[in-house]
Amino acid sequence: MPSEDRKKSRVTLLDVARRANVSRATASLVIRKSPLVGAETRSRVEEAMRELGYVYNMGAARLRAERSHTVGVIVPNLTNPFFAELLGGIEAVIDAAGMVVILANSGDLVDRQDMVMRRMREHGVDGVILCPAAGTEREFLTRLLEWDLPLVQALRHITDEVDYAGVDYAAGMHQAVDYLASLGHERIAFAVHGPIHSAYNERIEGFCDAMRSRGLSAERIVRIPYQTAEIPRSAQLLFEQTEKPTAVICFNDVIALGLSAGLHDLGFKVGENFSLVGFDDVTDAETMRPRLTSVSTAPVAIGENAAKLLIERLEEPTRSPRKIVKQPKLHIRQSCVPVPKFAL
Amino acid sequence: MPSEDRKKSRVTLLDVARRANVSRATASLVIRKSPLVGAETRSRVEEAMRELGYVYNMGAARLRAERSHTVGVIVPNLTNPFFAELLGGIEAVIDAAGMVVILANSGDLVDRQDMVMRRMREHGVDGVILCPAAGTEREFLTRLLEWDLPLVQALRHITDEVDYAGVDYAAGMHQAVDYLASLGHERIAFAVHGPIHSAYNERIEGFCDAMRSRGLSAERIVRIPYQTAEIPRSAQLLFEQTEKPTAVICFNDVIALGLSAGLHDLGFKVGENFSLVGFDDVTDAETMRPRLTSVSTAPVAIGENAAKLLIERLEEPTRSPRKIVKQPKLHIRQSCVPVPKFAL
DNA sequence: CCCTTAATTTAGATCGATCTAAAAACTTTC
DNA sequence: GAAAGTTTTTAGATCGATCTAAATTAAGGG
Repeated sequence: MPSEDRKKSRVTLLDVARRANVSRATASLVIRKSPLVGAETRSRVEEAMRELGYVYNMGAARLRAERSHTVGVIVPNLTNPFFAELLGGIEAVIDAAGMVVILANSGDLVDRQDMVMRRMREHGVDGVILCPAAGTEREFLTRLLEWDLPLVQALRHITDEVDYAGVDYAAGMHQAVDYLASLGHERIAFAVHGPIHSAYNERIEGFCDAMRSRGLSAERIVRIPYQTAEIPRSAQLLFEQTEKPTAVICFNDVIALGLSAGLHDLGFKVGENFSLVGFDDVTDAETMRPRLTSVSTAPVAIGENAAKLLIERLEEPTRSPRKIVKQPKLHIRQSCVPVPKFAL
Repeated sequence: MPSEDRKKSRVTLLDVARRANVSRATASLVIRKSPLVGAETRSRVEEAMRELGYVYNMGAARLRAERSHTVGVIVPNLTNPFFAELLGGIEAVIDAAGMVVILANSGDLVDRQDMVMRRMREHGVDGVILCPAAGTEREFLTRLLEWDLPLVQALRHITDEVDYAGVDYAAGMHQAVDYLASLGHERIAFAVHGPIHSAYNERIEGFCDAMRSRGLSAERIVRIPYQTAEIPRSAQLLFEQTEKPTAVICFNDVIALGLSAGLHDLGFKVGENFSLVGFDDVTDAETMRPRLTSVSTAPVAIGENAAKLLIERLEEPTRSPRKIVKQPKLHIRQSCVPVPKFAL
């Protein structure tokens, strides 16, 4: 039990080297698992490290070498479980690669995003996974590129010049529309909310496209409040038009959950006389009653993809930008029914 | 438009100093907003920084000074929205203090927690907010203390020797029991799941305590599967005893959501002929039907408290450990009804 | 046994900031 | 105008690792 005088100094590589009777340089090689060092020496150094309770000083290493083993992740929001799951996927892969995540929240505000990004640079991150705030300009990303900061955009697509991991939202909307159409629905509403960004537009376009290609009207796009608590009582907005819808597709499951409640309050029975499709397929979809039919976007997998892209980019900084766009999958449960023959 | 030969070198403090015709030391003082430097000189340096597009190198600074402006946060899980909100609260306060969060996921496994903690130390974090994995030993925490690593335990309480931010779970259980008792319920079940840790035990004890002090049986504690998807069909477990309960308190809202669905499947009508109380009061509580009565634990606020505790501790490393224990609040909605006079 | 080649080990400079202690510039005071 | 006291500025050492280039040791060949 060596009770060193731990007054002030931490154990340094030099201490280890002395203890093992080698030079600082050799000790350094051992840490980095270089094959250059002899087996016997290696184990001697390793033991010294153990005896002294040495901890690697990443900060010092980073100063000299270039890598900090640190990755920045910027999300617009943490209370939405969707982003939390995305973050989970990222963290798992980054961690497995021996790196560490520095987290920041942009609040979906470009100014905050600016300052958060600067802080990331100050901390010397090796790269950044960015879920761009609504209104992010293409120049913002290309500038980072010029600064040689490896970058991946996640979920929201700003420019082809930067790696991207996301979902084919348009295809997801097509699946939802196709399914409802197959049940005979023609008057289908689309309930949306939140800040406007690429993922938003892509979904809108996907919806319009799918509807029009079947000769259906894509005009029933209804904007719902962003406050979760207000969603239920906004269900009535769906019925303010002359020709009332028989089904609604939701921008995400948060809306689906809220509208489901609101429709119930209005006397509708979802899954019996009204149909509802969610988007994201979070865990609640299974525990709702009726079980929610939802387009699955698998946020954890997207996070993993984003992290993998970044790691590849770190290894090969100059390769041309890549995209990984996941295909979503419609998860059919109980919230949709065929449109009644002479209904409404 | 100075198109420097940006071949390899980044802009350093020395570059700035030269440009402004001062020494490296002076430039350093300007960055750190020292009052020692003259007004005219200061603005000259600041302009040079702007012109050259200088970014502070935190890593280099940390090596010499002691602070890294970095805080480690270790959570057991990221897919549970509860922890995501906690994290959100932490991030906001840490960010406002000019520091940055390094995130890690222990998966509620002590081995992973060990290695994650080591990584935090390697990265030289100024302090750590730890939500201890189930089974964490008191020695694990005290050892960190000996290493002079400022530490805060969040949500789960292991030892009084370390700062703590959490909720008074026992009081929450009392509120739930009191409320149900006031509606005439006597046979009240408690549905639990998940790994066993202080927050778990505290809730169990709170329940037993509250029940016994009213002369009621506290034996209806039912363990439910941890997989979210399996919760609904485990509702029947509640009724396997001879004297069937008329109400159930849930360990958290995830269970409440699942059981609500399962009870529905069994033909019960929650809020009409059966009562159900949740715990945590996440956003879904409001959008469920019937609206879920739930004990509110406000995870965001707990996160903020934890971060504040850590910041105070950084400023005053030797002060004695403090606790901030939030009082939960029962949020009454629609999922409970008085027990029918001659029911069941 | 010496020479070449390969395998290990090392001294010393270096990364970009901060710190200490002292010098330089500027005021005041007598 | 010199001494004393302030206010600003600075040279040079330093933090703890990595890198380069060279030194040392071991192995193989004739």
